[in-house]
Amino acid sequence: MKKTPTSTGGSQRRSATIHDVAARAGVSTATVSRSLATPDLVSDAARKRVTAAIKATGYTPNVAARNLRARRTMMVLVIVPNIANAFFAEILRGIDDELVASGYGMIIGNLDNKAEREPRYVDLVYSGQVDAVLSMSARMPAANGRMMSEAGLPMATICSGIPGSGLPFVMVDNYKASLAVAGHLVGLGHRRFGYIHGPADNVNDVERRAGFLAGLEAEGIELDDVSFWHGDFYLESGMAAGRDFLANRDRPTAIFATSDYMAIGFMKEVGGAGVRVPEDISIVGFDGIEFSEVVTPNLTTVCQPRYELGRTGARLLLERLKGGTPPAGIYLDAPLLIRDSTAPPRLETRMRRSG
Amino acid sequence: MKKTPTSTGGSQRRSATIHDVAARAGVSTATVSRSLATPDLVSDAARKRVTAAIKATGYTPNVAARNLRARRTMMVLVIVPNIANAFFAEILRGIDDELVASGYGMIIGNLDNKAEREPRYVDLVYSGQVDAVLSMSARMPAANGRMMSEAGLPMATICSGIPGSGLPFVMVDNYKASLAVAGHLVGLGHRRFGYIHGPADNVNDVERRAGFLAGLEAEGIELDDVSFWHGDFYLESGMAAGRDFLANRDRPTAIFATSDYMAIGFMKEVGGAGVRVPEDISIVGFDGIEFSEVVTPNLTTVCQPRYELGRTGARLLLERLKGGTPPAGIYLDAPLLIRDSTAPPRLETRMRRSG
DNA sequence: CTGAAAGCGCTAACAA
DNA sequence: TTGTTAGCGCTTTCAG
Repeated sequence: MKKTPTSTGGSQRRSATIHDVAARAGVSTATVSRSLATPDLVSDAARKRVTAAIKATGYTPNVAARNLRARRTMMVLVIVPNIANAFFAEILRGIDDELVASGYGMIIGNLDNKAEREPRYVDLVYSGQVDAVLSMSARMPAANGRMMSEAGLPMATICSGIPGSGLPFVMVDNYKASLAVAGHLVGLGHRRFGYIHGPADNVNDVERRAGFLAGLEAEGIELDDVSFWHGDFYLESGMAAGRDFLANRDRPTAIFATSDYMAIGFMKEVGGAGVRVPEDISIVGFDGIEFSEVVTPNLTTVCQPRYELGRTGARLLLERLKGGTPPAGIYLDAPLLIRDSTAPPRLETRMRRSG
Repeated sequence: MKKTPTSTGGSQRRSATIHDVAARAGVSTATVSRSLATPDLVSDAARKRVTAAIKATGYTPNVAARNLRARRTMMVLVIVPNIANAFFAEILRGIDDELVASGYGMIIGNLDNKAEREPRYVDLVYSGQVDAVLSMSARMPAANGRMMSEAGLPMATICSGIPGSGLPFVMVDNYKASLAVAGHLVGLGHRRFGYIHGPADNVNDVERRAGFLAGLEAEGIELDDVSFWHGDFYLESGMAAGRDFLANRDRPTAIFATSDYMAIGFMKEVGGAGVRVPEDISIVGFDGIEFSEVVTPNLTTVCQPRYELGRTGARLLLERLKGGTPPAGIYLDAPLLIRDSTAPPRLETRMRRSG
């Protein structure tokens, strides 16, 4: 008499379990399970009765039970530095598309630019709530002295590697792209430059700076003539750079901001003060966000293929999840989109310099 | 001799379970469980030994097991119409902040503007993978004839109610806000208007149109003088409206677009053709996205308090999850931010009309 | 091809 | 305050 599925009289409508289906179909729970997971191993007759019983009962397998038994969750933790940042939105769409296609779901780990948010997601990983991790942060999340990577789950990064982690990554070649920016600006005739930094410890920013300076140097530019501003990739820091720029007498004629947000903020600030872009100052951004094409003038920028970065990153992870051995890293092309915010410097500026 | 925790010789490092901790601390698994869930019910001595054992073993409770037993997952499904839309990003941040503060996680259900994506999330709900649902879609997700709401989970909506669902909601009063838009434009002296629609069946758009027209009518405007364009809330549809506007001889002097994306797209398109904003045409948007303040000229728009919408929606849900009875609906203020894209119509335009 | 049985790791009565 | 026990709902050997 044990395990008779009694219909509890409670008001809480208990949803159908595998036992209900088995009873109704006149088979064992094992057969029900098999009809769902490996239908080939079940006779047509049995399978048909199970299918009917499932329909009649409205049965949906309980995933917690399945997870417990099968030791997988079909969920991926996606770590994003700041979910409100438009740059990441399109990447998330790419990730989601790829994951959904393979039956995986996406749990968002929003760091909100705060390291304090990391422990929660480290725990999430250690407690077995996800099968893998995809991170867009350049830091390896850690808590209580244990790193997320030590949990032994498949893990990959998008948009930046995590230094020393050896994790597979999908990103653009920041150095090379920034080299192209330098080439473009020098080719236009610029000789005095400004560079707006991202966050102090950002590895991508380090690469971009190195590439940009190397590019200038290769063209014979004096690096003493480069001004630097510190930013954090966001609008306001670009505006702050703009204000400082305006306060200066001896201004560069071309600016490279390592994010579109900063470039747009800078442009807005100096534009408001009557400085014309690109006539008075050329500006190049980085990222190629949707709005870089909407602002006036359209922003010349290095376009990161965001949707593809997301998709490819997810694909890398799924390959590992399926037992494959994906490449250690993939670089995607990041073309320099030359639009309307860059032009040759004005003659008088060039004259002043030569004179 | 049953259940002796043997260290499996496999290469797969098995992570510590509650048994390992119990054995090491010399207590039962129940005591370990209690020290974690209800530490007050455990003696200091025992708790201390358990804590030490947890530390020594690096134990993290398996969540699948806990979920199965406790019948909850501490996860909320957040349904978003399109994750790449900047409008939703800030709302997600608000939701996440509130959920995290209560220990809940967020699974993203991205519909990608496609109804085909709904079934997956209906299943997710029925399979017990989440404790509650927060939706930003105006449709009730359904699959195989069963609606998501019928699963019996707490559910709430943000930014728009679901007609006929009776679900608690957090949103702005679209009608009232649009009334204010009409008042603003008529007050400026405009007499001929254009209205750019959102998606055909969008309930919010219906409200906005009704409010806008009612506002015009109240001011004695002939509704025959209102032009309509169909859009879908996105940039390109605003641009399309702009192209059509340019092709017209008899143009309105003021446009109300029911999303900032469309307003900005329209502005960009007509601006590129030499039409000046606001001198030749006034434009009002809706949403108050970050970039409405960055475009030139700054967009006059109805500002939806996105972060607060997210937070409040999540709070509503958490209250229900805690057994409370939250209000059936909450309206948040949506102020009309008057910026630089609206101004009185030019004299000649007004003359032409009177003449 | 099918069923019985043994848990996955945890929590919650119930006794002690 | 603590331990024992009985599962949560499912999958997966192992026999048959």
